[in-house]
Formats: sequence, C-alpha cells, structure tokens
Amino acid sequence: MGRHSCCVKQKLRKGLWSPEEDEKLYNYITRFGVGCWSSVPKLAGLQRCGKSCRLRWINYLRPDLKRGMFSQQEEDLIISLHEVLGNRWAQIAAQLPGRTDNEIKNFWNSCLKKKLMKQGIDPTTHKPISDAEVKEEKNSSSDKAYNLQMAPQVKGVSTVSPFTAQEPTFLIDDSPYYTPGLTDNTKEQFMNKQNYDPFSGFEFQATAADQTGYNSNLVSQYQNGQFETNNSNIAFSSMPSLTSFDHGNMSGADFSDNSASRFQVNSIKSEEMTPNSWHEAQLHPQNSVDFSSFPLTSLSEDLAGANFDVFHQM
DNA sequence: AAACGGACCAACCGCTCACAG
DNA sequence: ACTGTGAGCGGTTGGTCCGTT
Repeated sequence: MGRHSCCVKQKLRKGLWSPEEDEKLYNYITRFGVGCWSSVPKLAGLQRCGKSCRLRWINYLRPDLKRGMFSQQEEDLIISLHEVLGNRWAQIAAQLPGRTDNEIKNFWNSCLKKKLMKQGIDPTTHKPISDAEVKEEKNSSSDKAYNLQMAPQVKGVSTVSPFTAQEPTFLIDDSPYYTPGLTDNTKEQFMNKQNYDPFSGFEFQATAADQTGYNSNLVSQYQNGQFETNNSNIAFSSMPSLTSFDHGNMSGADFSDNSASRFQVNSIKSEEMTPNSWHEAQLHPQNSVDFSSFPLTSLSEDLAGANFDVFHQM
C-alpha cells in the first residue's frame, strides 16, 4: 500500500518535533484520547501526518514510558527474548513495560549486538560464532539444546538456556521452551510476585501482544497480555513511571534526555489520580484524562524484581 | 580549536495485516 | 471478491553528540 493518504498531502512537517508540537499533541491526546490517528493532526492543529503523530506519542510522549538506561535485568531479558523471538521488537517490547519497540531495537543494534559479538556469540543465532560456522559447514540441522549448552557464558544470561531439557516454562508460538535451573524457591518467589503491581486494575498495555507469551505449567500462563496463575492474576501494569517528570506538574518538566520538550499541561495533583483513571483512559479514550497527573512512582524496580527474575535467576 | 569518525537515537519509509464498505 | 483506509511493525536513514586525533 505504501504511503498513507495523509502523508501525500503537501506542507506536512517532517523531522524532529518541536516542543510546541509536542505540547499540542500531548494536550490533545490527554484531553481526547487516542482515536483515529489520521484525524489527530488536524484536530490538534499540527502540520504532521497521523502516522508521525502516532509514532511520536508511542515512542516519546506516552506518559508510561520508562526513560533512561536499560537495567541489567532488562538487558538480559531482551537477549533472552531475542533468542526466542528474533527481531520481533514489538513482541519483545511487550515484555518490557515502559519500553518501546523502537527503543529496544536501537538498543539492540547499537549496544547488545556488539556486546554479544564481543563475547563470541552470533547475535542472530545466539550461537557461538565458531560453533555456528562449523555447523554451517557441516550443514547439519539445528539443535537448540546442543548449541545452547555449548554456548559460552554470557554475562547475566549465562544460565539462560531455554532449550536444555528441563521443565517447560513457556510457550512461543505453541512450542514449549525450557528454563533450566529454576529452583523451587525461585518458582515460589515468582508465584508470590503478585504484589509488585499496586494498581491491580491495570492490565499490561501490550497492544502488540499476541498469543506469544510465557506459558508455564509451573508458574504462570501468559495470555492476552496477562500472566494467569492458578491462584490469581499477575498483570503487568503499564502505569506511568515518568521517571523524568516532576511530581504532579509537568510545568518545566524535563520531558526528555535532551530536554527538547518543555511545556505545561493542565496539572492535577498526582494524589488525585487513581489507578482506574489510567485504565479509564484506556477504555474510554474520549474521556478527558490528564496523564501528567498519573502516579509517578516508578515501578521499574518492582517490575524488574518480578518478571525479570524469571530469567535472571535461572 | 578544528576536523574527523563512531555511537546513539528519533523519525521516516515501505510493507503487511485487518477491517469496513 | 475487491478496494480503500488505518494501524502496526521492522528496517533504514540522517542528525546530533561526543570522544579522539
């Protein structure tokens, strides 16, 4: 199909977004919610195409974005997920609340790829480079268990060998994968990690999440963006972390690392924001909701302690 | 201080898919 | 069944930053 009709129109701005544009888009979305992106530019008074607006919102303005460096746990998780999912960045991003596919993709291409190569691991196959070459020469069929067991230890991921025959812990495309070394303690820890999300009304905003997920007969089943356990639901929350925001007031808030966007939006004290407000905003985007007043407590640590542990402690 | 080159990252491009008419 | 449109995704590009010479 190619270009969107909205992009064909002339006089549309391209390139970096100005703080004024950010302000317009942010104010519009927070007021009216996300509806039809193609109509957003016109209604928000922007000389941009809807696609550009959508991207800007998703990758930059969205209040639930977690900005800043990737933690070691996130890094490990990305590597592990990439090993299974490949370049399906949206699906990988769905497992990392507050991170965008673009962000993860960039992080992978600029950092993780090189890191793996330095460690002698083919970032594409996640196999030892020499081993992969040998196997290629022999033209033998791939044997995930073999290759991963032979793989050199990768810092932080060294013990993540999803394919060594142990208990199946999750399903990818209906295929069971295995997570060895998951002790009973760890399992129990994970099972008990339901407290990490204080906003139980929130569901993991995995818009891109599909049937791919972690399926475990011992821990949880991940479906439709939620972990379901025998006892309860573990829902990734997409609550805003807003680590770079001022509490309750975005006036002058540093909206980015490069401080490109400084603007003021109607502020509501953070205390006024209830978890359900965000949920409401998701369910009823037509309602006016001020994202700037979402709870600002970063839950990244909690999250890291929750879902990341599944991998990290294995 | 200037030039250069690599790293990083925001944004764009082109494609596929879903859905409505 | 076909077509047009919108949304989403992954690959790529180009600008900026920063360290090195």
